Amino acid sequence: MGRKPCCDKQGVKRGPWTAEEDKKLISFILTHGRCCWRAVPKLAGLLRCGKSCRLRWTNYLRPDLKRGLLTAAEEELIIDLHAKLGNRWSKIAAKLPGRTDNEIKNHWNTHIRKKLVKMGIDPATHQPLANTKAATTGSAKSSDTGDEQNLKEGSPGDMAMPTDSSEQSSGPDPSTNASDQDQDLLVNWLLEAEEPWLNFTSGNDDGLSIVSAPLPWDDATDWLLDYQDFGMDSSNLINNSTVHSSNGSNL
DNA sequence: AAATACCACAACCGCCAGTAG
DNA sequence: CCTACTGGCGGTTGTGGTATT
Repeated sequence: MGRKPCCDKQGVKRGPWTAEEDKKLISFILTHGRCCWRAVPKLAGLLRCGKSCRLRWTNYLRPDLKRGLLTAAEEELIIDLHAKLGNRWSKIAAKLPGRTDNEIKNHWNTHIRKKLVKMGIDPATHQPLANTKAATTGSAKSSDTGDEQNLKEGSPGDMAMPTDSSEQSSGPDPSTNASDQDQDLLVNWLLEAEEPWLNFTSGNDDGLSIVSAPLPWDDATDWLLDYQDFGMDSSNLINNSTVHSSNGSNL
């Protein structure tokens, strides 16, 4: 028994979102909150399927999103988390407030993976490439299973990041700030915490620092500007989105 | 200046898990 | 208990922008 498609493709617009569509979606969600996504397009007057609306909101329009490049500290954390969690991008994203799984996934595929390969590290197993080659000739090629193994057998903090790499020029080496052990404790804590609301102080290259943030998108003032461009009251936006984000489990 | 190659990221697709009826 | 439905996740693709030749 086949499942119904999430939306019939007839009369449903696809492709890049226009500012007008964004405006409609934002204003609808800020007014009504997130209800069932299937109903959103109809109620908001959009010719999109609910799934598309949800994706657009989650990955791009959410007011608590941080925009811009990932900091070196965030990148480092992603690598550590990936070593433990594998391709569970949503879990990783949950530890990086203001970042989406899609964003992290893209960044991993376009930047970090290449970087690791360049450094001689297998991005799938986080082991030196020479070792992985030998291992993969024998068996498992699945990165997921490999990561599962890592998870269970606990090869944590085994991210042998070469310290002499010139790649580090793009950012600070966090290991200069915290020992591997500290790093590991941090990751363990992050893995346990549900919503740590980390705030990676951008521009501070001393590594990651954790401060409580009254508003998760404190630094992302571009967002407010964007909303203002839509002719929306930013204070209203903050109030609404605060309410909604505290409602939603992982909005 | 034009053509081509490469890169980054937004968006889509298909599958899965949870759950209401 | 079974079925259908929804939301969410991860993989993949398409497209616009930038760099290189």
